[in-house]
Amino acid sequence: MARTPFLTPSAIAAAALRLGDREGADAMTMRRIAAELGCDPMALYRHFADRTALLDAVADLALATVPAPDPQQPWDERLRRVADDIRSAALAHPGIAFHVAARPPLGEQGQRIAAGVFAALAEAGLTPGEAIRAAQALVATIAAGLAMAVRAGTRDERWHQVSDVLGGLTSAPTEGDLHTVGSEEQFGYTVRLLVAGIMAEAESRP
Amino acid sequence: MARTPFLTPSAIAAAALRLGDREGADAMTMRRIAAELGCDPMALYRHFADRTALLDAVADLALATVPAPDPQQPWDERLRRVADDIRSAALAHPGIAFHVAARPPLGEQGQRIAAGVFAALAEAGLTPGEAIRAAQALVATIAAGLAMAVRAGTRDERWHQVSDVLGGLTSAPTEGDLHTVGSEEQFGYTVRLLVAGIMAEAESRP
DNA sequence: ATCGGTGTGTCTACGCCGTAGACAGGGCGG
DNA sequence: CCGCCCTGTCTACGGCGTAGACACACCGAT
Repeated sequence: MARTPFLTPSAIAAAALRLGDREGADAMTMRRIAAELGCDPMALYRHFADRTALLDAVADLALATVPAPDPQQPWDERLRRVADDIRSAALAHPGIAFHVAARPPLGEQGQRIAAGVFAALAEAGLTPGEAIRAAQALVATIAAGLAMAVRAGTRDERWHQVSDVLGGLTSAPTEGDLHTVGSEEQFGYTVRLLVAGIMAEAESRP
Repeated sequence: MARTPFLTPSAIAAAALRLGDREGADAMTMRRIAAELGCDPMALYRHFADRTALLDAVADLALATVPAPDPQQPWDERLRRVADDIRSAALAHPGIAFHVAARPPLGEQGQRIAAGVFAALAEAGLTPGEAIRAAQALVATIAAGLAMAVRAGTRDERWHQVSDVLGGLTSAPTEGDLHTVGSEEQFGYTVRLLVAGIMAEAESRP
């Protein structure tokens, strides 16, 4: 039809994000995304190699609101902060959060964030090799927390049973100790454990 | 046809596991699993509510080889050990490893393992509430490590780029510092960080 | 002014998928 | 011996990702 393109990668990603926000992750099919844009499904393939590549772009778009870390903050605070920010950004778009958790952060935003994490770890005194490992550990933790939050947030009641099963192992669990699977608090606890481990590693040497 | 069932949940799970081992995760469709058993796809629905329930059973089956922790070992060694064992068991069946990583460990084997982890954390001196959180943190970490290993292990070369991107942030990374995404070593490092964090938490109080 | 190439969106079609619902036939309790 | 119910089968539906051929509009070179 037209030579002047009315479809662009970013317009497609934005439409897909909108659709996912409105109707959930399952709605983000090539056909429905195309319908959202009022075009043919196959038109999307002119701009993305396949569905996965399209979702990668959507995931990166969702990370655009993650702020740059404040260099004034101490490195450990920055790490905890960026973990929270990534989590918040992803959960603000539940439709794509699972994909954010499942794919490597290779987009523009992902690299920007990775650089900030790496800088904080370097400041902590880790060697480059250690920093790479620690950064991956953080990414893995954030991804896992996201995946759990997304799944527990949807109607997957099996995840709620985890609390019950774990609670069954202890004698007198308080109500507040349970039903924390995928919660903000559980996530924060895990990140704190990890940062404490990083701190221990950093302090174990001059 | 027959009243005496020649299909049982465990036989189905075993066949599906075999198929997944041989032909990969994508091969574990209802139709292909049924073909592996020589029966109709719909027959599987007499024994499992849906495909997810079937895969849950396969995942639990894959965890059957995880040994019970040795009570002689100190608690921190036990934690590291069980994390390694879960990882090994899951990666021995790459076809289902992703599903192991993505679903809560609610099966027979999962509960058995969770009990061992919980006991170790209690021995560390954590309160039940802390132990629940720490156990979930460990599960999340194992799951994330598995997911990365599975994805990096298949032909998803984007994951290899992660090393390059992270490596690009440091000045002089040695060869050994890179290409560790999803690796055994990266996983061990993450678990050690986490256990160090747990240890710090346990020691911060009497 | 024209004309061919190229970039862009469309159409049709293929082979999968999960699974709903009706059907069939053998085993066991009465 | 009857009848129920359990197990496995069959057919069919709506959806999916995407390959490949096609149509058209724009652009640069002529």
